[in-house]
Amino acid sequence: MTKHSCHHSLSEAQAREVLNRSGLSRTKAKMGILITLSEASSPLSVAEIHKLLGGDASCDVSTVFRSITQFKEKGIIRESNLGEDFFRYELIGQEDHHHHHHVRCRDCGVIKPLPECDLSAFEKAILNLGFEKMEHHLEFTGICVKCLKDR
Amino acid sequence: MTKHSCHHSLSEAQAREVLNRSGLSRTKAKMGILITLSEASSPLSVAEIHKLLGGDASCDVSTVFRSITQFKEKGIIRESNLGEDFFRYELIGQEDHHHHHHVRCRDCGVIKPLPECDLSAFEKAILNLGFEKMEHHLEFTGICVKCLKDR
DNA sequence: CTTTATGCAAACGATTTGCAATCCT
DNA sequence: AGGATTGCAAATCGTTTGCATAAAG
Repeated sequence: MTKHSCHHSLSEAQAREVLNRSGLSRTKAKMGILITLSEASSPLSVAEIHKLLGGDASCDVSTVFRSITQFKEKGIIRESNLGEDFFRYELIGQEDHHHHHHVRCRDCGVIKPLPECDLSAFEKAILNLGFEKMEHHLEFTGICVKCLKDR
Repeated sequence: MTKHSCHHSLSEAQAREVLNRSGLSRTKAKMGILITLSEASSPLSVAEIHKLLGGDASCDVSTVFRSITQFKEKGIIRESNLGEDFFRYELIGQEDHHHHHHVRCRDCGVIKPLPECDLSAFEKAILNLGFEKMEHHLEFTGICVKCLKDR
């Protein structure tokens, strides 16, 4: 029983439910973005989301940005920086409320999820510095097996 | 004996030496940037470096970018992303060849260095995924004591 | 009907690049 | 001299914003 990245594509009804629960308006764009994110196997950039939004749900990039902003505020998605000059976003499923991070291949760009993190040592050190409401971003890059062969 | 952030301002001679050792040309801009970085107590953005370069060493922003690119290639500086939409750079002193990371206040922007990291668990997990030549970026943000009071 | 969202285009900030002039070795 | 470096301006790229129109509740 593989426990890998168990992302569940959202149905229309589920997407609607997510929006209701967060008090967000149900628009084609938001529905489309949520579903697109739910179907992705790794975090997507705004540009990618925009490109993936087909037909009815297609909208302007600015709308994607605005929607993403709202999703972030509501805690529906998680933002991560994988050493690129833009951010990537992924849905936060109800079962994985825990932080997690990624490895990204610096050659081909594949992105793999990593297991939950334990950074208690750091967090303790930071509390000692007097900081609160901590957040962290931990991202790895490397060269994946496939790209290692091509060298 | 405090062992905190012991950054040593580089003298002209030392800066020149750094450039020689890396096979980089000794120009006013590069000298200035190196010295500016050596005098900073936390990582600087390109814009900040540019602003700090006074008088003789002042140059175009594009030159700062080009120099930074070379410094990165030579491993003279370390790049980090602290949740901002640009990168920050700091000199890698000969005594601190080890990785380290930062906490940044999301309100006022203060940046504090953190002690060296032990991420062996993650690194092991990543090796199991078949990745090599790993690099990682771990950055924290929080609200510092000072800003916590202002709320 | 009143609020919120959207498209479009313009504005922005960070970074890159082409090219002719200039500095370095 | 001859290649590397710079300034300057234009070009990109990601992201944001103003505004008039359209959709949501």
